[in-house]
Amino acid sequence: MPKVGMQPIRRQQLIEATLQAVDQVGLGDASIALIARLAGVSNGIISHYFQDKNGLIAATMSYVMKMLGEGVNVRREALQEDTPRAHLLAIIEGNFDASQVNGPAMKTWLAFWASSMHQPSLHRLQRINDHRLYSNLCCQFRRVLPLYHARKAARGLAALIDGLWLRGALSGDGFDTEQAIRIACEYMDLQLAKQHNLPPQAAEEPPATLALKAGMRGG
Amino acid sequence: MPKVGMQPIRRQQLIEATLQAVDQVGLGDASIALIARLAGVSNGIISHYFQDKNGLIAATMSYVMKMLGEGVNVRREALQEDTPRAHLLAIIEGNFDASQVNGPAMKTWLAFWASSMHQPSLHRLQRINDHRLYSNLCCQFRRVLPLYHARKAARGLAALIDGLWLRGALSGDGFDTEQAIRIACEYMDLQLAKQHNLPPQAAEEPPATLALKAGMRGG
Amino acid sequence: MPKVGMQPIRRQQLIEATLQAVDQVGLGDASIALIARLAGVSNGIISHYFQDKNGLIAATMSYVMKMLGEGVNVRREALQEDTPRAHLLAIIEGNFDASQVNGPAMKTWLAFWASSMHQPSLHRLQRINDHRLYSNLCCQFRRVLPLYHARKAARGLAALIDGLWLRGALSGDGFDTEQAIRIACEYMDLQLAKQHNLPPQAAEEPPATLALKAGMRGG
Amino acid sequence: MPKVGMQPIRRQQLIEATLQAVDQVGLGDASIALIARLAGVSNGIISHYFQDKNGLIAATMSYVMKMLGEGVNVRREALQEDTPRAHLLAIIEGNFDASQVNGPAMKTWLAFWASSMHQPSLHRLQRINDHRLYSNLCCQFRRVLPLYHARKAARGLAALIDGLWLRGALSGDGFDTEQAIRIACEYMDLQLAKQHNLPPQAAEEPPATLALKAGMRGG
DNA sequence: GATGAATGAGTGTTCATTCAT
DNA sequence: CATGAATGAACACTCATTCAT
Repeated sequence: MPKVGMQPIRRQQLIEATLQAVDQVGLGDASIALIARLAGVSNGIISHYFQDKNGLIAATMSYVMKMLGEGVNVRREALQEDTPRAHLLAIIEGNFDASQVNGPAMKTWLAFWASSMHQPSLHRLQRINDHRLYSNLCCQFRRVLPLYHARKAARGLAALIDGLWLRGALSGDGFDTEQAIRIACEYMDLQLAKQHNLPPQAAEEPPATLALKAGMRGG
Repeated sequence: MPKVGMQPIRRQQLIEATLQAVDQVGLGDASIALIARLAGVSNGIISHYFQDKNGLIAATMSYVMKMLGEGVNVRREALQEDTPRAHLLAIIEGNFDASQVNGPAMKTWLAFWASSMHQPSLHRLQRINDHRLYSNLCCQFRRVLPLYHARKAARGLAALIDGLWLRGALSGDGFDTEQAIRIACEYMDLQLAKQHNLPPQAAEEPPATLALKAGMRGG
Repeated sequence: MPKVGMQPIRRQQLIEATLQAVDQVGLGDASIALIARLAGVSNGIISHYFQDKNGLIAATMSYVMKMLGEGVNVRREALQEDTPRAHLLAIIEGNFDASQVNGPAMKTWLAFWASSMHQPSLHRLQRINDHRLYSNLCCQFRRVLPLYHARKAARGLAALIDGLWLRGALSGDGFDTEQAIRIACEYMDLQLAKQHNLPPQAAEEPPATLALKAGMRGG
Repeated sequence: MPKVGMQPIRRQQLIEATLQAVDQVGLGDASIALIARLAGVSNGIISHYFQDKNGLIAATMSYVMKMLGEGVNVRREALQEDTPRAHLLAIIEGNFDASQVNGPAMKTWLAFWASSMHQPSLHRLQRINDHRLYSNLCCQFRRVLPLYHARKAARGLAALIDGLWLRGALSGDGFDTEQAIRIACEYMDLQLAKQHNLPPQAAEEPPATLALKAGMRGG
């Protein structure tokens, strides 16, 4: 039993116990005592490696987000072709990776979202993650669509991915990953198809009235 | 101070205080004492009108869901024309009604979803609500699309609506209702447009392989 | 068992239990649980009547200070003659009243002083009390002595009273009240005797150099 | 980094860190972890040099008391004349030495007194210190006063010194050392002046009745 | 000699719930 | 109907101490 250099081991151990606890009883009832018991360590060790319970939860959230990012990146780096469609598909599939559609992850995400409405530190994490998805999508759409349409397509696809994930998570049945991916892909293809339909002169700018309204919120 | 017929008044008073408390501190920290204080009544009275805290929360959730249903129904009943598009638009707009995009409602929905993963009674409420949106959308799509495509369109639009709402709620900035509606409408129109593109003979059935897979999860 | 109007009864009950607990184990080890047990009530009741442990302790300190004030005032109101010496004697005797030289009071005072160095609310209480003794003494000396000498006499007698009390409390043996009073009285009489010895012209002002230095600290 | 002969260095390092911790947060909140951090060493080392926390605290108290003793002795050894008044003055000034009127020392003394009421080992230390002051004073007064009066003078001056120190420490403002010394000196001189006023035959014995009472408590 | 990982009992506090009034 | 007094278990967190390295 090593007595030095335990920090990374214990941290991971405790993060996984937290996911397990959230899966079993929810974030609200995931007490320090339960998490410690699941990790097979004493209560006090948590404040030794994380400042307090919030620290542990934030670390757990960061870990789940890191898993999501990796699920996407692994797929993108393995791509044979560098087309926007291939990248978008990788992003979609990464969002429905096995690491994201299991019980602990789904319950943790939902609890995270609810908590982020009241905890500034979690809210910041959440915004970074939200923006990452949008930004990745927008970047790929931008390669074939004018800015305004790329933004709208990215916003729509990000929302569709999150919505499909949300409804899948809440359904309580097994998550039908394939169906979700199929619906998201269809949306992606419908948006990509616009590159052939848009009139060249209107391509860079939205219709005036819409542009104004959208512009008010930075659209 | 009337001593009879107080029940509906007090119940509504307490439900609104609960929404206020959740808005202020989150569901986890919305204690009986805080809710009672916000409602201007004593602690003990809550168990008099609701069995316990869970009863109050379930009633609050039902109330928010009822508001959502009314937001949709009012719009549908006011329709001038009975086209599927008009109904779908009413459903979309109802989901972004003012009653659903304010702080208390958004925070309550998020907390509701997180809790529903662990509380069977809330999970039941949640499934009914989810199914209602899907069912309403599917019913309208079905008037112009074959069953398989109607289902997919309904699933997609339901997810898109929820996803747009979710991302709007989590953003922390003001909710850009118009943009959300615009994106959802575009999706609706793209789906409705299929009625002219589908080959007549394939209309009622999806390709065999997909049908099988989808059917396995009750598609 | 009355269920309303318990506040003053419970508060007094808890204050006395606090004194008892401090007497038994010291302020540092006087836990909420011990105090509640000594009072014969539940742990939770303390936060119902006092905001928290600090609230209870502050209330206890106020109570001990009030007792001291009353011990002095009762004696002063019972005086047959209105001479400065009679008042000063009453103040001295009041400070060695039975309510101040018992175990619980002595231990509470000592703990109070130590805590007041780090808790602003207790420090404020402490300063009020300290100033009251000085002020009462100074007021009486002032009737027969010029200002400067009255102030010095008051400062000296206040310190002597506190010092006699302190050394008595710390001795661990029984408190020799009579001896303490005798020593304080002698000091009082030596100071009062100055009224016949002071040269008339120097009476109102101290020697210049001393006045300057003393004045720098508000002397 | 030497590995031998560290004991006195480490002990002094830890004692000074303890004084610093007590100054910052009070004895009650001066945890081992804080003291170790202030000393720049690890938690575990404290039990290596002191048996436990009590050992460290007792050593710290002894150190402060030693400083007081040295503050007095240095002054007495530097005296030009061997008169009682010179010695008494040195004792008074030593008690208001810079080593005794700074924040760490004042807070430590107050905490020490409070703790000594409940910890026999500290109580013993405290009694030794108290007796030393009395004994030193009494010894000098005895050179010019009969026993009974010397004792009373010593008791009074000891109490006045402690009381002046106490009120200065508690005031929270800067400690007006000069004023305290002036008041104590005046008392000393008033007592010394008795050597010329006492009737020779009554010099060695107090009045009978008082002697009896005082004797009962070891007067 | 020195570290810091690990423990687990103990702390103040919160809270849903009950119930006499 | 309505109050608020009272409970006691549960909570996050602290901390002195131990001990393998």
